[in-house]
Amino acid sequence: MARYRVGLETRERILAATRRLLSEFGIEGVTLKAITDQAKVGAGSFYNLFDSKDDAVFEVVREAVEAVDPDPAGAGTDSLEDLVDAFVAFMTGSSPIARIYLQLAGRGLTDPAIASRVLRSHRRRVERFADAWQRHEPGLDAIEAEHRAEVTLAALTGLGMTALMDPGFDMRAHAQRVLQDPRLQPER
Amino acid sequence: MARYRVGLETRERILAATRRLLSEFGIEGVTLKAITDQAKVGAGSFYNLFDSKDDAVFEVVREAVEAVDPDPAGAGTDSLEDLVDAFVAFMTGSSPIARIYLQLAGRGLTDPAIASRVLRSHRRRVERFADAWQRHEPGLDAIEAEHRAEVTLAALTGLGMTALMDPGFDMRAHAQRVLQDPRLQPER
DNA sequence: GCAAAAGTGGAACGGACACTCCAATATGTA
DNA sequence: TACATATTGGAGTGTCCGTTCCACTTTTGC
Repeated sequence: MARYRVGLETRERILAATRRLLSEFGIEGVTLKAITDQAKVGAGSFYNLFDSKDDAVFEVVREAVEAVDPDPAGAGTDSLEDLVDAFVAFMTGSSPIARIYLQLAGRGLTDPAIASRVLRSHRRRVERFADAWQRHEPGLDAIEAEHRAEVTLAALTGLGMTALMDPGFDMRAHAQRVLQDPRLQPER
Repeated sequence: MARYRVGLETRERILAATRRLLSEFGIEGVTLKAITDQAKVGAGSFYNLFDSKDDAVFEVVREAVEAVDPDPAGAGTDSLEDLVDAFVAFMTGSSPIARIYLQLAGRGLTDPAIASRVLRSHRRRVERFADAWQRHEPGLDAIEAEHRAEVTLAALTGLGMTALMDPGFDMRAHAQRVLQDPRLQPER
């Protein structure tokens, strides 16, 4: 969409403004007016570069998720611990955009368009975790690894929600249990 | 608030309408107009009986959560399996209000008023699970039981989210893993 | 340097929606 | 019955917001 240099710059300004607003005020604080004011841009410019307000929001969240990936290249070198750490960092780290991610997931519960976006990224993540499980425990069959991954990730997501609502909640400590928990561990 | 018989009846009609709308259209489908139309009531009547739209929504969700409680009297007789089953039933059962519960939790991530409501009910639930853990494994110390409860519940919440977004997801099967303790089982 | 295309600001539009207000009526009580 | 108070409908209010439209300017490739 953006073809000229100025257009690309404007696009970045808009994304930065959106990111900042999401961080500071949450998803409800992000209105088109807020974005365009913050980015010092007219509404026309916005719609010249984005299809909709949500379009910009999704892009910001996508970038934030990517930023904490321990293995962005997909080299298959990330351990379970790495992945859990990355997830915890994402949820409890300085970027409040984790909230937005979970809220979007919440909207996905009734909005099929959002659900498919969220599910797609969920699937990718489950696969990453399943692979890590297999590296962690060679010989684990694929189905079993995927099931473990699903539960691991579910637990992390649930813990993340609690952590985001309760400032006193120690997500890291609980998350470590997820890997230590005998129920999720190999026998013996 | 309602003092006369007619008032109480109207209140019930409003709650029934809200429940129905939540079930059918999700939280976005519930507008004041929709509620009052469905309940065949004027806006004035609504605000005579409820403080706000959210007030009615919360009440409906609260009742739905209560309805699947395996031990409403709090007699302390519910087993871990009962609790997990109840949670799975709540999430995958016929009442689509589970979605609403999770969505409200999502809103709690940025709205402190909602967060405190959600956290309060979360705490109660964690306690129920912790107690059940202790009954399940006598001699378990209280802190350990609570930590297990926190993780168990987090995993169930996460699985619930996936289940609600992905119709093909078998939540029950995954949820059973959450309780499985390989150390107590001969073989998987 | 010139045109075609991209970029720009911001007024205006259309619609949604929670909530208020109030005059009229129904209800319960003494 | 008489009266205080609860209940009622629904028009009206105020506000917010995403998006469109368009005349004008800037950029870029040639």
